[in-house]
Amino acid sequence: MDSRLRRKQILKNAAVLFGQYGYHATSITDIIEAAGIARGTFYLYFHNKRAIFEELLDRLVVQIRERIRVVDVSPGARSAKAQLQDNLVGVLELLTENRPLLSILLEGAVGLDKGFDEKLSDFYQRLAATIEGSLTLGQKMGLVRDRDTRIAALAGIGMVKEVLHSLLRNDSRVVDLPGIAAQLLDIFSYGVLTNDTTIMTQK
Amino acid sequence: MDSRLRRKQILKNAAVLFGQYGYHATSITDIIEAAGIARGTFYLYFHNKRAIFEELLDRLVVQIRERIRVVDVSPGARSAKAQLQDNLVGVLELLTENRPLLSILLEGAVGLDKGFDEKLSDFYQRLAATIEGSLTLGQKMGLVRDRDTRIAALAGIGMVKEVLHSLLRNDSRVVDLPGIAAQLLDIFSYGVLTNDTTIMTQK
Amino acid sequence: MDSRLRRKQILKNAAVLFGQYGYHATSITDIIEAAGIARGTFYLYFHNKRAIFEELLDRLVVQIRERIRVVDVSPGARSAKAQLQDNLVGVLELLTENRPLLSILLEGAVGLDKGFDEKLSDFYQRLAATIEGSLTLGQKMGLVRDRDTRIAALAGIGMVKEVLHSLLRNDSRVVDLPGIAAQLLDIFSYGVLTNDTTIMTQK
Amino acid sequence: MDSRLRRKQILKNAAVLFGQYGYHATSITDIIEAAGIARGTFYLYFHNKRAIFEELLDRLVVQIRERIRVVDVSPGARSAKAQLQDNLVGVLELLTENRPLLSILLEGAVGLDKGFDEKLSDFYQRLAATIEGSLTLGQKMGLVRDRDTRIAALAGIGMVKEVLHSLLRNDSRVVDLPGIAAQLLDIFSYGVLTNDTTIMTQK
DNA sequence: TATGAATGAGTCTTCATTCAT
DNA sequence: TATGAATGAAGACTCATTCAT
Repeated sequence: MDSRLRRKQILKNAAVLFGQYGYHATSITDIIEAAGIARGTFYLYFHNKRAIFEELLDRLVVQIRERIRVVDVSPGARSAKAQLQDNLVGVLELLTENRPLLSILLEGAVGLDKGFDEKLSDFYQRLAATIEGSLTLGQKMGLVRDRDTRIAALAGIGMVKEVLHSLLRNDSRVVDLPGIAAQLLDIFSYGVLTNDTTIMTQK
Repeated sequence: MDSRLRRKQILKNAAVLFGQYGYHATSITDIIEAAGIARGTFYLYFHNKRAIFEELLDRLVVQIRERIRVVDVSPGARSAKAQLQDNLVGVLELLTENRPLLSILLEGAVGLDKGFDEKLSDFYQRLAATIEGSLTLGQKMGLVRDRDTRIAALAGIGMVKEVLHSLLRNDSRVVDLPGIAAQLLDIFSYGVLTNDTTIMTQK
Repeated sequence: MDSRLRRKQILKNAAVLFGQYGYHATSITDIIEAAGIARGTFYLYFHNKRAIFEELLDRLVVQIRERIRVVDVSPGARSAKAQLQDNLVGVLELLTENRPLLSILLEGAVGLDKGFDEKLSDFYQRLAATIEGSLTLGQKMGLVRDRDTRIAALAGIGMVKEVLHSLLRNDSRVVDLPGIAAQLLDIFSYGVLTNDTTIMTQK
Repeated sequence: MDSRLRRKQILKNAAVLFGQYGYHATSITDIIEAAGIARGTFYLYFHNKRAIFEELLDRLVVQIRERIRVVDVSPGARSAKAQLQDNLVGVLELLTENRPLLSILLEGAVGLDKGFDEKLSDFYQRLAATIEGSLTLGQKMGLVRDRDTRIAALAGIGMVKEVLHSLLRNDSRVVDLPGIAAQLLDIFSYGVLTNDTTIMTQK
């Protein structure tokens, strides 16, 4: 079988298992049975269990990044809020459609080699830094209230994560993602933007 | 040795290990070596590995509850914001002083018996429900903006969790907890309260 | 407490447990809890687990011997058959009233130190030798058919053991012990005695 | 190595150990060392310790059944006694050639999961029921004396078991199995058959 | 005598990884 | 590439026995 396809096949099956049962409760046996391959074959494609989990995580991060478009502030562009909303909905969609990956992202894999948690941690830190940058910029433009932008950025990330966590828990398949995104954005903007700005974005 | 003391001694050592390496990467051998006791002694005090972890978690939840005082709204009481601030600072203090427990609380123990994740999940759900209740009440009094209080509650929890996560990551021992708490409260109140209220609480 | 009494108390409780669950499935913990004593106390009265089991077995063998009266063949004595019947009923009574001991006797304790099985084995071998002696004597008197008395002796023992086994299995508390004894004696005498003798004992 | 062979190899080694030391005193370590395999390999072929013991027992029961031919009473067939003798010799041969299994059969494995003793118990009960049936039939034909056939059946089984026990104990490798079988059959038939029949079968 | 906390050797079992075919 | 039998380190847990009080 095509080497590239086989990789995907294994990854896909492993993602479901990791997402459903977590890293530790998922055995190599589970993975090869789900993928319908022999034990040795698995090691032909992945160095070890850690490697496949890591790749899954990497791919997820890439997918998330792909869903995020840098906000276009050139005149004539759509409102920043609308663009942010699109980004947020995109990410929420990606993750809720992909529960296996979501739970990996949220719960990580406590207790794997140090380096592992760090990878996840890194992702969040970069994300925070990006948001922080935007907020700082906003402050200079008088749009963002004069507070610690680092904490504001973390707060923003935390809000989204916790809502996703809740979605994961409740297993409710039909949810108004745009509505949720709007709400989160609303809270966040009221929370961090200057009064005038807030009023403006409100409509 | 005094039975009560020995329990504490074991719990304390286990907490550090669980916090540092996670549930799975911490073996009974690790725990007994850290506590300086024999294998059998461990099982004299705890039914099994799961039991000690569970107890640790239970104790933490209890401690958190103890740090939270119901907001006194009777005339003459301190401002609600000040009381909330105290509560939040209390919790942040407890958790940052207790990093092992904190990471247990944040990361949980993915892949333990179902019932386990549920326990943690339960804690957060109750917390969310409580906050949600307060917000709904606030809406009736015209203090809270007319949005989905569930999501607002989750957002509030998520903000705090993510900041804690960040504190855990950065390992910076000296942090301005009251400042952070004030900031979080600030974002949250601007985010969910009505304009007038926000302005009022500001000052 | 009186040292002698305490021994008995421990032995009695242990007998029930060993009989019910077997040697291996009965723990020291079980025994001391049943006897209501502390762990250390047990070792004050018995060297180790093996020792108490051994003592139980010894006592049983003694009790069995006590129930067996040598057959009185002097003129004017009751018929040999009646005396044998009494002996057999006595043993059956002792053992069925004392299920714990019975199961120890029948099942022994496979896998205990070599010396243990040998003890039990010894008991049966002596018993067989005794019976064999009587049968050989009987042969000389023309009462017993001319066959291998060793095998006949074993057969006699086996008959009784298997019936006891069955009683143990069926747990039927009310059984006609004299009837069973008569039947077994009947089969055995027809089986090994000469025709004339058989007819005589038959009545 | 061929999967089928490896199973056999492990089974064979385990049989010897179980037979020699009993279930409890035989550890997995003993088995794998005897078989010259790695720990994990054992669990590739057997679910657990209980499973291999159970399989050994099952196989033995099957082998015993295979050695027993239903007695052919059609005219022209060999005498019933000769056929019974063949059956008995067959079973004695099988078991004495296979001491490990024999001791499992005789001693069972007291204290294993309930279901285990029951399995053995079941085997003997079925055997007893079969013999009992034949005896009852014999009674109707006037061949068997009018006594409790259940007890007679148990007596027959017990005779054989005790003799086997004795063979196991004495470890005498050269024994006159046909002679022993004849003797046992002799005692049994004199014991349970009517006088006339006995005389007939005698010769 | 009596206690019961402490011990640690020993047991079963799992599972990621290797390697000969 | 693919297979799957084999490996063995490592894990959780038990329990008879000891010993300081």
